[in-house]
Amino acid sequence: MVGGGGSPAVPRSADVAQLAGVSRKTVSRVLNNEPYVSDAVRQRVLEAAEELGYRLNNAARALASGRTRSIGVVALGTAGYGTASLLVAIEKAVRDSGYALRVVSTLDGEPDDIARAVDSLLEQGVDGIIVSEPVIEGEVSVRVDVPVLFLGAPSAFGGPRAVTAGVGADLLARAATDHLLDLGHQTVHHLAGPLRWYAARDRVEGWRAALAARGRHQPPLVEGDWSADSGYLAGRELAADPEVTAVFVSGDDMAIGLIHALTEAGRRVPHDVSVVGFDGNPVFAHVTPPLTTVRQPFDAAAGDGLRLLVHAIEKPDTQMPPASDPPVELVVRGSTAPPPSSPS
Amino acid sequence: MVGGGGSPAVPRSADVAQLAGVSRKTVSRVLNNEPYVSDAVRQRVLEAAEELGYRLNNAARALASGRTRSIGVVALGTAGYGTASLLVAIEKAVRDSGYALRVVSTLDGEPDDIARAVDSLLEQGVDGIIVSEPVIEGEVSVRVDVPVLFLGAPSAFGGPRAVTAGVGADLLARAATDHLLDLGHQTVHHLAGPLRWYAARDRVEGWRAALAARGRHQPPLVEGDWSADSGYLAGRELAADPEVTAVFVSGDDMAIGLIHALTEAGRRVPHDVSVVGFDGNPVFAHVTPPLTTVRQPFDAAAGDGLRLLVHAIEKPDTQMPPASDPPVELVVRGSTAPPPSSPS
DNA sequence: ATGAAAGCGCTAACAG
DNA sequence: CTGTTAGCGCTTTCAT
Repeated sequence: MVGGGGSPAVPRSADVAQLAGVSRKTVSRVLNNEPYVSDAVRQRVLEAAEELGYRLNNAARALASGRTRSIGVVALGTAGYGTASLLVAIEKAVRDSGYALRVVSTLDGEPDDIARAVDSLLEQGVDGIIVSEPVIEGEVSVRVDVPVLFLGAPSAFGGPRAVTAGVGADLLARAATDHLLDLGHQTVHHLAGPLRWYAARDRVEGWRAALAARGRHQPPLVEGDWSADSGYLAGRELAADPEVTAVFVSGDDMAIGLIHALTEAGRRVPHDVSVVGFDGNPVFAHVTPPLTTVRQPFDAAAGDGLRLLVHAIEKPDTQMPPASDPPVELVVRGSTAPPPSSPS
Repeated sequence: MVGGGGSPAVPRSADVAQLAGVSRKTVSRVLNNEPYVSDAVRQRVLEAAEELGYRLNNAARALASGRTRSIGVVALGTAGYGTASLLVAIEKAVRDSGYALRVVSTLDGEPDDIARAVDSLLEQGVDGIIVSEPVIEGEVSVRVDVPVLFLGAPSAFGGPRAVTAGVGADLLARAATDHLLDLGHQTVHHLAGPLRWYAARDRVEGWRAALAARGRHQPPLVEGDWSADSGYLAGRELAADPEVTAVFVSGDDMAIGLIHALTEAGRRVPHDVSVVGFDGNPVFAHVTPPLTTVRQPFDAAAGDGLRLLVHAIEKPDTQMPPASDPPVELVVRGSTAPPPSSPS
């Protein structure tokens, strides 16, 4: 048989090496941006790769190096503005760090689901894992040998390779509550998310702290499920209580439902009752009344968290970089006002 | 030295084979659910794997088999309800098909961005690619050797391995427009999304078709950018035109902005002007007026598309399964009514 | 129904 | 600065 003539098979690094007149290892060095390669050779290799339309085979690379250069994220299988924004922010942060992203979502964020998801991620091969907004119950029991970042929750793994970052939800919740208090309200009610969620609990903490700091009465809290419908249901109850003049709601959608119920019951917002949401979905600037809310710093949280995670992956034995305080951004629109009968 | 004593390293398939008293190949057969393994052996292997906490190494598997068992998706780097819902639906469909998901997002869905994203997916190694809601301009120029599914758009690759599935946006748009026409409106205006998007164009088509079918006048269309703010801007223009009595809007958020502007200009919705949105975000059942909209069948679209893609991956040379017509679901709420001066 | 040998495409460790 | 050798952990032939 003459030569190896045939259809142009997918090029390998050996083909590039041959075309450039160097060894395979040198090709590898160039492609990995390693030092100790003369610029001339580097150039030549790059051109050869380009000419052949060469594409590195990541599976082979991963097998040989033991690193996949990818990060897995366990996300929630729901499409709310908050979770979606977080996922988008994570994707960007991961890509900016030079890693690829693998996603598994869980229906509900329960420990069992999370364990399954983490397991599947580990099997696929990831250098690090992000668990986004898990719920609170129980410990996750899987053997993990890579660093895990818990976004918006304390670590549930206990392992030494777990890191945490958050959106500073407690601070944000506190700012929201303070805003209402500053307006003159005697106290502030709270419509929380499902308390099995860390995210919901954090916000409860912030709300409590704001009230406690001024020695105010802490009304019993009401619990929703993040949906506007659940906000509406909660609103019907709250509307019946004349004591209620201000409500801090743990999510924009729930806040919209709540306002609906309040309005329907004849309690005007913000004239009779003030409402603050949580998330910062820009569409609610256009409803009546425009929703006052607090913007979640998704990008900052994802970016910070990822810095920590990448650090844990790449320099396991050195000091963690300090976490920066996430920015607190209160968006005051039209759903908040002083209480109806301000004693002046 | 006695034995190989040391720390319990990560178990490999050879360890499982040894513990089960079989060959590595048999372990492989069991793990891949291949036939020709006696139930007894199968059982023994499974137990051994369990006992050792064995986890398959996907990089090695991919390298040896040439298949990664993963699908890559090129998503939009925006967090709207629509795109986020689609991504969630895709994730579920992919997982249900037994594949893993790798995500790359593009800021804007431009062909260049898409090309870059596809390239990075190919480098990571994927068996198939989903391009979610791309924009319309230009062809994507990358050499792809795996099937590509265009979700909500005709193929931009031209290759024989490209498949398409959609949400049937034209049908949905037509249903929305028909609803308005049925109510008695002489014609229906349309606030479209950015026309560079296939999704926006499809809906324009549906709107046009509905109008044409009844021989109605086609007003000039207005273009937004999916945001509520852009809907608001468009609404200020439309409000000035007394001819406008019904508007079909290409997205719920824009519809909310539009209603805001209309209301502000003294044109009541739905009394003076009827508005239909697009997406089906449930939160807008709780605003005033509750938004009439058409629900996008994200799950059906993702499921159908994935069936096609998986078919193209696994049985390249056989007939494609037929695409089912996506369900049309009009959600009539309070933002639509008969025109103000119905000649009775 | 099971096993032995070979090799996927790359990087690691060591030479030079 | 560059090349050589070995081997990552699995699946693929092909035997048996």
